[in-house]
Amino acid sequence: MGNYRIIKEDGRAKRGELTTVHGVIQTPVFMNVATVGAIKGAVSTEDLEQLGTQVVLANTYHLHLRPGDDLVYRMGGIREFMDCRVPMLTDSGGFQVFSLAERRRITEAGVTFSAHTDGRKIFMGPEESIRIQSHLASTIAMAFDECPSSRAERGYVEKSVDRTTRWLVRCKKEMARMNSLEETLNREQLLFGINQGAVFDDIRIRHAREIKDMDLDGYAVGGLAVGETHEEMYHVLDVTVPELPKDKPTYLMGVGTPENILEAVARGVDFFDCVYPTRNGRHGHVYTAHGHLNLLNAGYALDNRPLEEGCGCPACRRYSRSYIRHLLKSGEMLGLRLCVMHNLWFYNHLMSDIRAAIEAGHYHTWYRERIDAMREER
RNA sequence: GGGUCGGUACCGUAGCGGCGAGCGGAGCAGACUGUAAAUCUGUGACAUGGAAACAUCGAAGGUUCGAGUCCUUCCCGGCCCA
Repeated sequence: MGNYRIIKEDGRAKRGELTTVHGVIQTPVFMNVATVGAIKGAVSTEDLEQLGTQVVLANTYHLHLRPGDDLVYRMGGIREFMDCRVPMLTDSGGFQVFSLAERRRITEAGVTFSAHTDGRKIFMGPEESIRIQSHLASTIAMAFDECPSSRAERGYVEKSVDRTTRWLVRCKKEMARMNSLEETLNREQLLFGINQGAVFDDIRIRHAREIKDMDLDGYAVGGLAVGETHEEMYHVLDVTVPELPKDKPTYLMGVGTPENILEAVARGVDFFDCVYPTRNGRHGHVYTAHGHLNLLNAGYALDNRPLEEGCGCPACRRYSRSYIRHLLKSGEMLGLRLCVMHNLWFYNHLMSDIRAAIEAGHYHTWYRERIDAMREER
């Protein structure tokens, strides 16, 4: 299973599809982030069906803490639990090694966290992460890695990347074991490996070469958009993506802005995810083809237009900027919900536009125009 | 008319002799990239200012080295009694 095929290439940009037990994913794709098994902003899986969502992402660490992967397993897996009818990807908890840096200790065996919820000690290594993800029964599991800070020193990054490689070997072995068990809910769970190396070209390339022949179902580039400049990030993609297997999907983790995505697709990336549309939506930051709006700004108080002219999302079909601004100002949950739904619609439809442009064979001129349009003053 | 409590930024308040006035909220702006985030950060007593006290605390006097803080009178408001 995990059959990825390229439908069309346009320069380095790829239009592909990944066939999974839970459905076919058209790439490039933006995965909608539901860390704890919920799209923050009161958006349901039923809502997602109207927003063009193809893949939903959830998090191993968060679901292990609450409600616990045993519970999710007994409820039939995370997709069944959420009644999510599209494929799901679970992140491994590797990002929490970065984001919860003050609350964890790393050893060769794995990482000990003091849980952000109640402070209890949690140990998670490659085997634990994969076992949890197997219990969650996501479509795609991510390898357990360390995401080092982009400001980490070279010496540290080298050691960290080597450990991530050793962890990847253990992840793969544990995944094979779990997939062979009778009681495993999804015995066709896919495993994506993760490339690291911060902004050091040679480390990125060396690591990519070490993992490319491990026959994983996909390859992610991790450790980007964690403080480095956009130029550095694009450069890392320029040197790293060509080193990864072309016949497997490439996933740029945690990225990013619409512009980041357009640039990364041009460099051969297939999968994306980011908290921006959801988190920023909750904060009144709304995306449009002509740049973003900060809806909290006073200028929208009497603006009778929809968030974006011509948008078909549930928010734009009926409501004005003025009304949604009022909802946000009043602390009404509906305001957050409408902004989040608009942003997810925007991202999901950006991706289908990207796919169409690649199919049409004019991606590289088209995407620059899209970026220019977003930079216009609104 | 008598008594009593109170008048501090747009609103609500702290303050009880060293305050060129604290805190909430609102307002205005910014930040967020594999979500410890419906969060967080700026911004407010006229502004600029050489630097030291040129009028911020209902108003005016007074006491004091020094007053939003104590005293007197007045103005305004709430409540109680006539």
